[in-house]
Amino acid sequence: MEFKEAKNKFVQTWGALGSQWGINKTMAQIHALLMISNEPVSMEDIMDELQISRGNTSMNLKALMDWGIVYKEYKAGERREFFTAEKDLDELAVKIAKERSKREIKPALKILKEVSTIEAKDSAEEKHFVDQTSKLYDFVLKADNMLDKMTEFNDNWLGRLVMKIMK
Amino acid sequence: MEFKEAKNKFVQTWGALGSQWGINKTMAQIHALLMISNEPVSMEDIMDELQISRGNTSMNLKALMDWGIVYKEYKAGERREFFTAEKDLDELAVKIAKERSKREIKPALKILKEVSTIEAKDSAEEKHFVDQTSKLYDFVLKADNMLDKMTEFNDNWLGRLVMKIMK
DNA sequence: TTAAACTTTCAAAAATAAATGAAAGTTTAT
DNA sequence: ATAAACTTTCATTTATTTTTGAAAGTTTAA
Repeated sequence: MEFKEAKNKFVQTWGALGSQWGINKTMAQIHALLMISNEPVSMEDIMDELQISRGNTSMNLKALMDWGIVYKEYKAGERREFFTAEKDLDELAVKIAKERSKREIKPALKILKEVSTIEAKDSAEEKHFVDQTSKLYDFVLKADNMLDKMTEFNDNWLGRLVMKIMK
Repeated sequence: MEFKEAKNKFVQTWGALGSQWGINKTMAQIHALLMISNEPVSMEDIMDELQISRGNTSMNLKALMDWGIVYKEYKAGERREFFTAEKDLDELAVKIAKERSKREIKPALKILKEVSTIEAKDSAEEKHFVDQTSKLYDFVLKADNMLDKMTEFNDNWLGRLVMKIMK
């Protein structure tokens, strides 16, 4: 396989993976492109490489910057803006985890708490509902706290975690 | 909040959460409904409760059964089939993790291996590509193995894991 | 200040994913 | 074997999400 083919395959795969995990295809593809680029890339280049519109590129770059996994860079003597991706994978995973926790898990926990604390009266059905949603609340809270813990580890938390799990 | 309202809120929230994580809304809603039901539910009841068509219900129940998180049940003297959800949350998490690993992570790893083993020639650009995709391969492999480890823990792996992380 | 060079926004269009429902397929009791 | 009772399939429709691109907005150098 030659370089250009491999590069394309990687960008496509990363894009497809993104959509399966609730991140839009273009956003994932731009991120992929920046990840494997050894120097900052201009918006023009991204549009050209991925064959997407200016608006789409702009919106998704903004989203990636909101997630904190893509940075703007300025080159001396250049009017245009350039972009780079967070390339450290531990850092990347932590940022994605934090963002999804904030956007999705925290609001879900709020709802779970609400519904699990209704007064259960005496029907078996209602008792089961309260029991099950309470358990779910505890589970999700525990999982979310685990994500928080990851962010406290300074370096290579994944490797260290695997070590611990293996005993 | 009364029971009916809480129940509805839970089902809607679970459905929305599902779509954010690449699982279709109805599939997640059916699962939610079965999770909080203290007894097996018929297809008719699911259709009625969620206001969805027979075909949709059937397809998504099948998908849930393929994932191994919903079971068919037969009631004595009843022609109809009933359904129940896996209610043990550890078991549920393990099954979902296994399934997503099989469907998404394993194929992605295959591609990552392919593209990271191209011959890098001498350009800095190609060297960076190979370096970055190799690192990504290692990272994803490690994360996937972590999921595997979870499944080996017999009971309450999440609780134990949190204990370990906390030191 | 101005205008060139660039970026962002957002209503409309296109692409994608999900849902419908009628027809085909199964199963089971008699 | 039959028909009633039920489930599944899949071509079509509907809903949702993403993309486009022209217009509006912004920044910078002179």
